Amino acid sequence: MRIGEVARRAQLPAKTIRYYEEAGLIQPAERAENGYRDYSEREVHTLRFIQRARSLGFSVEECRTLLSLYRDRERSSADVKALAHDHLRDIERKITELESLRAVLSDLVARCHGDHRPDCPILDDLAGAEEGR
Amino acid sequence: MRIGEVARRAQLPAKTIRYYEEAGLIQPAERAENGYRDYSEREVHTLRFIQRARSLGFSVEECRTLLSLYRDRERSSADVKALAHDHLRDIERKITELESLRAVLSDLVARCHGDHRPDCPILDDLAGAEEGR
DNA sequence: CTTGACCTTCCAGTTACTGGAAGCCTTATC
DNA sequence: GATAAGGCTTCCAGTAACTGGAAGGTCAAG
Repeated sequence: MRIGEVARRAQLPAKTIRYYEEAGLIQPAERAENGYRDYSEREVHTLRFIQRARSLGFSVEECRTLLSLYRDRERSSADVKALAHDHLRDIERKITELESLRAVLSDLVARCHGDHRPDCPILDDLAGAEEGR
Repeated sequence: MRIGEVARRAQLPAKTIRYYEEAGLIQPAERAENGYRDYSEREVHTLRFIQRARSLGFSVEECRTLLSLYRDRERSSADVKALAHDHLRDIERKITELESLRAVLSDLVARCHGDHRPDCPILDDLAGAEEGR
């Protein structure tokens, strides 16, 4: 199977698959006589695993760890859970941060009349105006 | 005033201030005889403006636009509002995305017993197991 | 005179790709 | 047989916004 089909089936751009190979996330592919990469089902499965993990926001390094845990029959589910839990906490922290940005911004946006005049509470805030807050 | 004090007062690392200069976000600083950058209150104010905008999640490019609007007495507050509103929508989109990740992850984490045994719903999910979902 | 705190420039690294150039392989079509 | 389209190859550069570190100049204190 050539890279195009793998890409389609794993929902990843071919470029990204080559990048993962370069990054050592997957083994260098077999090569056909013409030099083209030649894949089997196994690689499609691995790449789908990675695609799914990436779509859950795990970093490429975390994917590397997840893959090695996946392949390790002696793994403890506790290790997987710890990784996922840390990642979950990261996400929750980001949500909290973004919610606080949203609160400030939506307030500023609401207070800006948004017409042809130059007065603007948003710029006033950025400039450090203390009045009216 | 040297860069260290400006950094402290604008709550930005000195390296970042040099970077903003390099990036054209602020004018190249005056130089003292010894070659050190020499700043006045004006630059502190500008850098605070940038710091505040960055802390609200505006990109450096957006900061550039905000600064030029700030300096433009003929600006329309509508332009500022539009920029902030777009940014707000970006943030809301990100929150939505992260909340959906959080939902999936917290479910997976909850379902993983997290002990010494290898069975793991998290890895099963990544591997594309369809059962139990 | 040396130590330490600042300051300078320049280069490299970070994350995870993505775009593009230049060129080979294969297949279909004229 | 020539050629055009589409897929494949490698390699290089760029993205965002810094950050770390090396090598070295400046200045005040002890």
